[in-house]
Formats: sequence, structure tokens, C-alpha cells
Amino acid sequence: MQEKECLKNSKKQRLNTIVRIISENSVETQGQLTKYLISEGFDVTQATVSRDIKELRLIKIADRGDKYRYALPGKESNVDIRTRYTAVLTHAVITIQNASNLVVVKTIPGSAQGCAMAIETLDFDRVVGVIAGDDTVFIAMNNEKEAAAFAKTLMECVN
Amino acid sequence: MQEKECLKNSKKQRLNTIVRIISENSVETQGQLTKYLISEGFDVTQATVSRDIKELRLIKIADRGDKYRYALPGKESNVDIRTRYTAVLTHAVITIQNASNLVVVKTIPGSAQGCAMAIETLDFDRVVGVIAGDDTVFIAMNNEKEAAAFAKTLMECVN
DNA sequence: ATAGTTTTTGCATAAATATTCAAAAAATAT
DNA sequence: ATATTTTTTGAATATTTATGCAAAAACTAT
Repeated sequence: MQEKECLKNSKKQRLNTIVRIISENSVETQGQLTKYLISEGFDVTQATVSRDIKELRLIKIADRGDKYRYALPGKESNVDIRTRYTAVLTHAVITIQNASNLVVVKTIPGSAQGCAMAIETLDFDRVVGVIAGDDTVFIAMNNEKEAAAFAKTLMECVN
Repeated sequence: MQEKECLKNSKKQRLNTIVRIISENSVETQGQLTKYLISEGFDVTQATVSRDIKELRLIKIADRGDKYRYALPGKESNVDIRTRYTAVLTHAVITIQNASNLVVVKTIPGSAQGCAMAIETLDFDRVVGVIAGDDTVFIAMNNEKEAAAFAKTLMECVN
């Protein structure tokens, strides 16, 4: 029992290290990550890194300049947020209408929350509040005029 | 100018369709997505699908049952929370003890609330309730045996 | 301790994905 | 219209990632 937790700890350390490495560096491939790990003293191959990434549920995202990089899921937002959310809006929005001081956006099923988040994050001017169901987003503006203007802005945004 | 927007529209339609398809189905590979698109009348190859996925900034995430699937970015934030909370626990927890059906966690000052939230969010099995002061967390389990087991789990979690 | 079980890992390779390059289509300018 | 530039695409292929399998390590029970 003298080496009880040796391998286990080593793996845990490695997983933690992977999270740190991809947080601190732009890691484009598993091969690159493997090199980072080796340089920190871990004896590891791409195969294991692939398994680790699966276990950590890391994701590979399109980054600036035609590159890809690994990231923590849900954390990719800090990079290139505008492009990303614009893309989400562009492809998920079906219709945009304005009614009184509301703008009503219909989306493909399940995408309303994502669109709402996109709209909030993109921080369009004068948005008072946003609420989303499954395929519908309500955006509250100060008045009818602003709602109309915002609907137009949104339409331009999604093409 | 007679065919002004023909290709453009076709691509946009395809991108929209891709978002819909991955929203409605569990799409594991680009090859599979290509087949879906072909079955909907798009004349497309894996190479183009790869480019579309990059443009849409879709992500491939680890799914249940050793599978992968494509998803819209920003929809999987719960996993990141997990990683982050594990880190919180790892760095803030000082001691873990069990007394009767309680597990008592001592933390660095001011971190108990955070640890409590982490424990709740991580949703360890059979936790009945969690309460936190400034540097102490009480975790209520159903009985002494479960408290002992949970204390052990927690210890492993924080290393 | 020893035997049995589970987990982790590397190697080799299968599978999947990204990209180069050239051609065609589309958009733009004249 | 024609010429020019930009965008889109497929085929082939390079690159990257995932996995079957066997061996080793770690854990568990006795």
C-alpha cells in the first residue's frame, strides 16, 4: 500500500495543470499541449491528452486569425465575444418584430436563451431588459420609437 | 447581375440549416452533418462543412456515453462551473471532519460561503443540506455512514 | 503478503478534421 | 456588356484527434 495514491494524484495534477495551461496559453493542438505538459515534467502522450481533454470536457474553438485553440467550456466568451454572439444571432434568429416598446425575436427552437444572452452581452444601446423562453425573446425598450429603431439595428446585425 | 445573391443565399441557408440540425439532432461528426445536409438537398462536402463549423464557431463537446457532439457555443457553462468550483474547494479547504451525520469543513476565513456554494453546485450524492458561516461549512447527510463516505469523497476531491 | 479487479497508459492506427490548391461562381467595377 | 476581384467550393491530402488493445500500475480484498 506504500504507493497508494501515486498514479491517482499524478493524473489529478495533470488535469489541473492542463486547465491552467490552456487558461494561460493559446493551445492550438493536443500535440502542443502534450509538449507543454512534458516541459512541466509530466510523462505523457497525445493519446492520454486526448482522453484528459474528453474528461475535462474541454472544447476547441475557432480563435482569431484562422486559428483554433482549446478552452474551458463556457469560458470562450471573453475572446472575440462580439463575433461569436453575432454569429449566434445571425443563424438562430428567424423573425424580428416590434410591438409598442417591445422587440420580439423568434428563434429556432432552444436558441432563445442563447440569443438573449447574445443581445445582453452585445449591449445594444438603450435596452432596458431581455427575457427569453425557448424560441422567443422579448426585448424591452424605453418607448415605441426606440423599439422600432432597435428592431432595425438587430435586423441589420443578423443580415 | 441576374444571379446576384444565388450563392450567398445558398450558403446562408446552409449555415442556418446546420444550426438547426445540430440543435435538433445529436451530430457526432462532420461526415454525419454532411449527410444530413445532403438529405435536405444541399450539395456539400465535409471540407465545406468544416469551414462552416469554423465560421459558426460551433464546438464539439464530450457528450454522454463516450460520444461527442457538435453544439452551439455558450450552452455548456455548467461544466466550467464544475472545474472552477473544484478549484475553489481545493484552495480554500483546510480540514474535513465528520461527526455523526455531519461533515464539517473548515476553510480559510471568508471562504465558507463559496465552498458551500461549490458543494451544492457540484451536487455530490446524498447531500441533505449545506450551511456556511465565515470559515466553517456544515454538510448534513442522512446518517453517520454517509457522512463518513462523503468526507472521504470530499477529501479526494480537494486532493 | 497474494490474488483479483479496476484504472491508467502508450503504441499503433483508425477516424475525423483542417487546409492547400485550383477552378468555378459571384460580386464589383468599368 | 467585359474585365477584375473576391468568395466559395471540392478533391486530395496533411494534420489532428480518438480509440482498440495489451501491458503496467494502482487499488481492493483476503
